[in-house]
Amino acid sequence: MQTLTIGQVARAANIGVETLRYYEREGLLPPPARSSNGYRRYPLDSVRRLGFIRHAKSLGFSLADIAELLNLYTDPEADSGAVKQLAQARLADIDAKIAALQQMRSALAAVTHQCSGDAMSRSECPILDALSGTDN
Amino acid sequence: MQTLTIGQVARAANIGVETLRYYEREGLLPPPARSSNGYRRYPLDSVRRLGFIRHAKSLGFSLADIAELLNLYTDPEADSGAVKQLAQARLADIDAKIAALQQMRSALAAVTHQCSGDAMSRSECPILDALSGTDN
DNA sequence: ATTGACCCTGTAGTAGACTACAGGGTTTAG
DNA sequence: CTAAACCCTGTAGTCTACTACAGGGTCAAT
Repeated sequence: MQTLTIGQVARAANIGVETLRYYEREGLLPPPARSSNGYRRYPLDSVRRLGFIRHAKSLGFSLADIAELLNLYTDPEADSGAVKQLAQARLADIDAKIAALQQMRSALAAVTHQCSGDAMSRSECPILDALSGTDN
Repeated sequence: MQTLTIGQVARAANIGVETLRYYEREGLLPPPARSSNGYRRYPLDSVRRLGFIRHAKSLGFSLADIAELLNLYTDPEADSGAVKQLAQARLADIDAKIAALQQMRSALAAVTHQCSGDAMSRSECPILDALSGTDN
């Protein structure tokens, strides 16, 4: 089975070598096999896993959240019921984020059109209105 | 004009007093007027502004991003053209975030349905597929 | 055989976003 | 009039997520 060194994975996933070792310590990457000289030998799909991590991070998930999400799908020990519950909680989080972003989006779009070049009335600020709603 | 003390604002916005002073140092809140004893006197709409900050933070925006967003609407010095450009860049960011969240959402939903209680094939993992796509 | 580009472990430093004192003044209820 | 509950400034500590050494071994090419 073909494997990659840490440097090859780092380049492929556009992530630093030190960050990879950090992710391993933090449980986001399973400890890879080692070759006789002690070098880490990563399976090819590590790059895909790192792609997921990078995307999820950019969406505001913490590394702890991401570890949990990844474990939903890779941990064969996980109880299906609990997995399903967790997945559904995450779904709700994601829906809330999408809704908030859409509110923000339409507020920004509105202002982009309103501020056509002349000073608009700052007192009626759509972005504050759009997102200062009741608690989340 | 009615004003609020820092403690009243903190309670209303569900944010710590120390955090409010921190936000002021970081430029997210304009320095409020002071009463004769040196206490900060916040205008009523500070609570709304803080609501916006809290929401934007939960969507993965950094404090620097949020300060910039707020200045789009409250800085009368801002050049309209630059404002519009910045707003449009932010719009694009937001659209990208929404799209990524929607991919993640459908992947999670798919798995929630697939994992109906029996062990599924881990090798065909929809969530990794959904989000390990090409770079952002 | 040695140089340069890798790899290893372990520890320390950084940036962002708080959070917690220390040390001191003010207001208000009893 | 004094104790609790506020407010002030300033500095230091915490947590997350890296990022950067130090000190040393490995490998491929010249």
